[in-house]
Amino acid sequence: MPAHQPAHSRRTTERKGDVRERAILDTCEALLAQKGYDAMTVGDIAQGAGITRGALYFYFGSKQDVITALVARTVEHLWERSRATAQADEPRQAIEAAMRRTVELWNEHGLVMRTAIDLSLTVPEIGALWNHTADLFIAAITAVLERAGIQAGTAPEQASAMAGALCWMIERTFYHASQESREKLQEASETCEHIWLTSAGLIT
Amino acid sequence: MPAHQPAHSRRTTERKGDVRERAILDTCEALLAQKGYDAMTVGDIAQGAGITRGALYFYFGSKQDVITALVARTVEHLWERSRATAQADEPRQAIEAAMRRTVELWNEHGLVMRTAIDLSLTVPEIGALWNHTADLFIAAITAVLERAGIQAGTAPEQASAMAGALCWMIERTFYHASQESREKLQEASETCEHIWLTSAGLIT
DNA sequence: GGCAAAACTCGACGGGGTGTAGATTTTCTG
DNA sequence: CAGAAAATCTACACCCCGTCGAGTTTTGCC
Repeated sequence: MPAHQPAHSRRTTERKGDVRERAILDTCEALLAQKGYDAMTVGDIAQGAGITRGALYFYFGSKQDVITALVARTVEHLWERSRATAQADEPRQAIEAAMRRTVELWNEHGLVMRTAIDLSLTVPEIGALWNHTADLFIAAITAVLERAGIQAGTAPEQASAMAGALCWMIERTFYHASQESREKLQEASETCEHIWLTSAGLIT
Repeated sequence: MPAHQPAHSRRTTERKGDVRERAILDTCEALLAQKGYDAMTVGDIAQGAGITRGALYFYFGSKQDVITALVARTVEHLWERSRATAQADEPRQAIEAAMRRTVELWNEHGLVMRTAIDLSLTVPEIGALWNHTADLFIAAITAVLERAGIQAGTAPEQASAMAGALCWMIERTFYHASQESREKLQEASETCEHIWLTSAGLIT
């Protein structure tokens, strides 16, 4: 990872390898959509990126490394987006904004997010990445619940545990919906929002 | 090697192969706990069952066939249990009973259920099996919600869609909790029950 | 420009796992 | 007991992964 240099360096610091690396990741994402992770072979990726298998192993140590890098790239995008979003004070607004943003994320990155979830078990690196992402969401949900008057704490009926359950609900519901269509995703969002609001005590 | 054969002329229907088949499935389940699906090889299963790889292919066409059969065996057990459970009329009781039963199921079959979920994408057969199971649960939850006064229908805030989201919440929350400990599972159950009750309008 | 080092590419190899084929032994059944 | 069916084994061909050493280009520096 390059240290931050003067933004507009004349120098073409865009190494050839950087282009290749991106090509590999892009190809990997495309193949993921076409045939899925298991069916996808290292030879396929290399071919799609216009290099040989041997060359690919110069950039990545294994097939898992490739998919992990792809997930990392996507997940960093999520974090960036989350950080950039202003947090509303009013719970109702915060919830609505969060759900809208989540729909966007799944619309844009659904494929890689689903893959990350699927591989969380078998590839520890990806598991860690995704867990961290989930923790960010759970923390955000917890904050909203507490601001809405739910008692803080980690007991089964307090904010923290409830936020966990709500987070998994959203993850899984979106996971399924994003396989279907954008319309389903929108409907799923509304359902989840409704349950979240109800759980926060904001709907009588 | 449990080689004692019933010399008494019970029915001849207990072919030697039936015993082997069970041994294979049992071994598969044991290895699943030890090393996980990916790391587990067909040779391992055969060895554990006391036969060679070649012999195993007499019973199952592939590694996927083995795991599918294991999931089918477990899932049928779930259906049986569900059918055998009397359904309470009173929503609060129905919810409590359902959650208690679910905890039992995950305590007993958590490993295979988690595997089924993980492989739902890559093994269509398993996906179908698990989807059907989920549909049973969703139907049950829908019924309870409607009896509790939630409007029937498939729109985002009506009983059917809410039941879906709640089912996925329970699935995912239990999935994670069952990896940890029985205590976590119990806590997860209480959290889910609370959200379910709230969503049903049974908690002010 | 020139030259060494780093970056990059390739083809070939070994190892491990899968699924199949054919021969062989065990177990029923009449 | 004989023949069919069930069950088992060994051997093989294939695919894919990851590594290696040997070449080729690009980059950094004088």
